[in-house]
Amino acid sequence: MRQATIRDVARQANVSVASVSRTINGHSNVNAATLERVLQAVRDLGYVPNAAARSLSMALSHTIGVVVPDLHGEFFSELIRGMDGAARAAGYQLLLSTMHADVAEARHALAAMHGRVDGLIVMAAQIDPAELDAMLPASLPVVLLNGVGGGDRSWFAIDNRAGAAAVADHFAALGRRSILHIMGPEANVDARERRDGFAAALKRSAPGASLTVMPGDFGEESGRAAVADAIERQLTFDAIFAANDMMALGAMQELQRRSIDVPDKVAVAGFDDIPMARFLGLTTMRVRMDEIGKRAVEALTAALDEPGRAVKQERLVPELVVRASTTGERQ
Amino acid sequence: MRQATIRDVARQANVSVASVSRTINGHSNVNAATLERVLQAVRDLGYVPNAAARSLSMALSHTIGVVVPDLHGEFFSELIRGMDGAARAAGYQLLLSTMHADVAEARHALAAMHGRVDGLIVMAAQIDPAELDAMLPASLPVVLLNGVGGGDRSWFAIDNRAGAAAVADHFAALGRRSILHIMGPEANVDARERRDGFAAALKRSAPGASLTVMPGDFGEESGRAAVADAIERQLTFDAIFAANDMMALGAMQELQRRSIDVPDKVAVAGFDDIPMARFLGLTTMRVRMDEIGKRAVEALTAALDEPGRAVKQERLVPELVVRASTTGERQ
DNA sequence: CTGAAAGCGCTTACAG
DNA sequence: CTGAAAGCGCTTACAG
Repeated sequence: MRQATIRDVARQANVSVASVSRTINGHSNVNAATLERVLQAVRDLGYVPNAAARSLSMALSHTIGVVVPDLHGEFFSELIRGMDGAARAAGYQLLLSTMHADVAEARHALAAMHGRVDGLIVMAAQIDPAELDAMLPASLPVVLLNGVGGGDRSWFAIDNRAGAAAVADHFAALGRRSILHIMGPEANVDARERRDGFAAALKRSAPGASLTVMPGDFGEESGRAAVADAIERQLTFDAIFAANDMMALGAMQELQRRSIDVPDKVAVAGFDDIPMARFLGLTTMRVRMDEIGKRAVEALTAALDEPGRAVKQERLVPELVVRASTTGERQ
Repeated sequence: MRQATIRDVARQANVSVASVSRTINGHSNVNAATLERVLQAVRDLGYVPNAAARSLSMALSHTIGVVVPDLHGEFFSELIRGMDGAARAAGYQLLLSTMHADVAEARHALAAMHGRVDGLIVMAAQIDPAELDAMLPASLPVVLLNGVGGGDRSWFAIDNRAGAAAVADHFAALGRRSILHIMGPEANVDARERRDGFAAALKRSAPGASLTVMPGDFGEESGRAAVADAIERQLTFDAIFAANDMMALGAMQELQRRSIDVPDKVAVAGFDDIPMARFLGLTTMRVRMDEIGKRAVEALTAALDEPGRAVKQERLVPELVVRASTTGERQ
């Protein structure tokens, strides 16, 4: 069944398409009788305006392009949920595209958005910042997410350093002095910031404490392996800070397997606050991805409504959530 | 900076816009020299075709509208990931819209898609099937997800009955005879199907076994409460099947708190296979939301490429994953 | 308040 | 192989 067009409505209501358009868009300059006839015709025909035509004509799509890496689990849905809420509130839709490592594909994904989005939210994972900057359309406002320090673009990110510092302070307050840090992939900017922020803060809040960095890959198994490795190498440690929760949980499992008491012998903390962390009593830093998504959309729609508005750059500080893995207290 | 249009490219290359269009779209009927000049102009101007204009002209958007309820956690990302992969493979983009309980809002979300999508994938949660059917645009191919048995539309869903039956058979094989089922919300079709499928299968595979159904709401707390309640009421039971993992985990916690051994005294099984299930050794039914998303997109793109193709309706059978909560064996 | 007409940026018969 | 022209479905000055 062919969808009715504005022309069909005009014919049915015996008015011009201009009047139909005015009615549909709630313009004031339309006589009551005309308005009623048009509305009736719209109902009769089940007319729905064609969004592509409207976009083309108005050069406005009321759509935000979202380009994100192939995120796993909670993060992704939280981020999208946050964006969706803010977008809905501002009257925007989300055009979603996941960006893989492939640069050509990423370029294509961005190109495919031209004309159908008013602005872009991009979370670049494996793309080089300079390269990314070059492929971002100059004609569209862009908000960047995480890890990109782009000079004159708006961005929102997790404050990894502040988060890691909170863990360091927490360990120091607990009197822990021999710390193991299980790091994420060296290539990952979050991983680097967490390590550096942790090391710097530890130096301040627990002068003289020892810190050993073990490699990891954000996977549970690598957390387990790091603990096994440290014990193998006869390192002594009374606390572990893993760069994310999955590795922290892996580490906890390995400690339990070896009957090493958590937190009496070794306190453990992670980063992210995935649902399992609460369940298993893991102390961690709560990262609000939904909040990041929300802020990004709000900044973008604000820029869209009022071009030439100031660039907004912000690091959201995660919140320390203390659980049994560091204090022994079950909630 | 104003984006270059096809007109700018034509002028720059000294050809007609028709030739530019042909070149861009890889048509064969364009002379080598012309092609080269056009390509050069495209590069010089950084030209990217306007998707809205193309959509309007071709009445084709290469975009799939996705309307889903405000899903939580893993499910959402898995579903989207599955869709995204299949969409990307078929050369489609995803326009995402979450659908809340509000019918007017849902209608608006659907209307906003007209003209910018070639087809729709809809997962209706709280919308009445008949009502939904009425608001779905007749002009667009639609694939429904979960819980909607729409006669002549394509749909994909979880085979809840088969999944629940697998749990019943598993319990029967373990020799359990006094079963507690913690049900999801009565209003939820998944919850009803799981209960009914479980009851029916249990009658077959463990004739004479007792079954008590306890109310729940899919939340962890209600799983805990159901166990407390059952004990309070002095029910005896040697197995619990919760309609989802969260309730199963709540139930397990309550059992542990009361020092009731799992699985020796009471075996526990859930449904979904959320990440925590593996971590905590919960036997469950693995539901592949990514697979459902993938199938839905594939069915839709197939219908788009070849209109008039047969309606596809399929229930994906979840897979029984046996873990320590029923067998006691740690992997 | 209303309509005829131009225009948004493309694609595609149609003629040559 | 190429270009002029019509058309996709809207919106919006412009005149009246």
